[in-house]
Amino acid sequence: MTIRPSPSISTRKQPKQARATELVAAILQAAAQVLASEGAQRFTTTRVAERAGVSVGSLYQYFPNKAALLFRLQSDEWRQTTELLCGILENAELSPLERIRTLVHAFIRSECEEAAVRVALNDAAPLYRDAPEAQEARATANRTVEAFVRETLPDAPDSDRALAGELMMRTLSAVGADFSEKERTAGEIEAYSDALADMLCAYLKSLGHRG
Amino acid sequence: MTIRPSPSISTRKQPKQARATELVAAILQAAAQVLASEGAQRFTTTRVAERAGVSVGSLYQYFPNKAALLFRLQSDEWRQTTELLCGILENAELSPLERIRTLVHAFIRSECEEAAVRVALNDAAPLYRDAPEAQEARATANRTVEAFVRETLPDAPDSDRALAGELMMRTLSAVGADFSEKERTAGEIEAYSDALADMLCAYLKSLGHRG
DNA sequence: GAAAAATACGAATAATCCTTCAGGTTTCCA
DNA sequence: TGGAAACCTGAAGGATTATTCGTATTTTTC
Repeated sequence: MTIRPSPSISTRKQPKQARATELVAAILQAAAQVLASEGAQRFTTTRVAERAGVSVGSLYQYFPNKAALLFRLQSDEWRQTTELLCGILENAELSPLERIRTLVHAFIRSECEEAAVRVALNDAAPLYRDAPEAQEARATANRTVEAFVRETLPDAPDSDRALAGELMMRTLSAVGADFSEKERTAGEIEAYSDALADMLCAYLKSLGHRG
Repeated sequence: MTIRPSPSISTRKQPKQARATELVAAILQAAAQVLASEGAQRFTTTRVAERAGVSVGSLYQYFPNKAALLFRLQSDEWRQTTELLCGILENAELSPLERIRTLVHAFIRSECEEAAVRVALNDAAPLYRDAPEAQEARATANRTVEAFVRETLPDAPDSDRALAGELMMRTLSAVGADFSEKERTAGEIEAYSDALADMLCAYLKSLGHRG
């Protein structure tokens, strides 16, 4: 097992003036662009700074290291995705199965839209995934799905629901990430989303029949 | 999109004498050890050679570059896994659903057994995944599962079966890889395998009810 | 308007790594 | 036994990169 130094990912300094805020924004935007156009391998602090039209030193004033910058990008993506998924899961106007289907479609589509950034971010995961902040983000997502499963299967034992929630969340994210690694047509996305939704719905139904 | 030089992964020279064959074996073993103990980040040709008790130059006599060495490791793992899965899928003594369940358990267990190597190999994937040899390996695995789906659902249209086969294969491998990223107890492995098997079985049944 | 605080700069540092190649050693074969 | 082929060596070249820090500039504060 690797003993990595726990990556210090917390931000180094908060911008207090307007120009600093803009600088951070410029860096984040440039970082996403570099990631998308050059890939994780060639994602370099120098390159990001260059693209942002800023000095490397400035970058290091607001991000303690490269991993922190990457984690920030990933974190922003997670936040965005979580909001998307929560909005759908909590929509009481749809039946649970309809919600699942809507969610899968939305997720896969969103995953494919920015495929380049996400794939590269995934490639860079070893650099930030051991950070405590990263682990916590996952737990939050799991809890949301678990709450949904609780609503859908009120009679199942807690342990079953937790497992089912984790499995569904993991399936969605792992399969989505894997699927979006290649460029996809709209037709492929639809067909695949439907199949994945079929699978998750079938699973959820089967859980209901037993509990 | 990244424009990577297509990695030349074909082997550079075949060992013709016994000592060379042993040297290659020693390198492969050392490579797996380095990968497991140091992680993908610190996986270095020099380190591998050192661990194998061999000069770096010798390594480069049988592997054109680092990517080729990594791909060889991955390729061996794939071959091994493919044999395991084929053996189960083609076992006519079990019902299709029993085969699925057996397969999921075997796969997840095997994935967790050498978790360290597999995780690191996965981290290093960007270095070799674009090679044509890698794409072909996947296609082969998909075809196997598709053949199984054809047997199970003889009446479904070809396109549906291909999609279902791909989805199931992808689910298995993506979810398995994700799950095995953390150290797991035997109990966790059993419970999770069962849940995943439940999901795949439910999906397969639901396909049968429609076609 | 001057001192202090915040911000920005970017050359230089220190490290790491992949790969080659010129020259030696061992094995094979006639 | 002697030459050829296969094999092995490891120092050195060439390249890339993360990060720092002394200095310069801008903004805020009083």
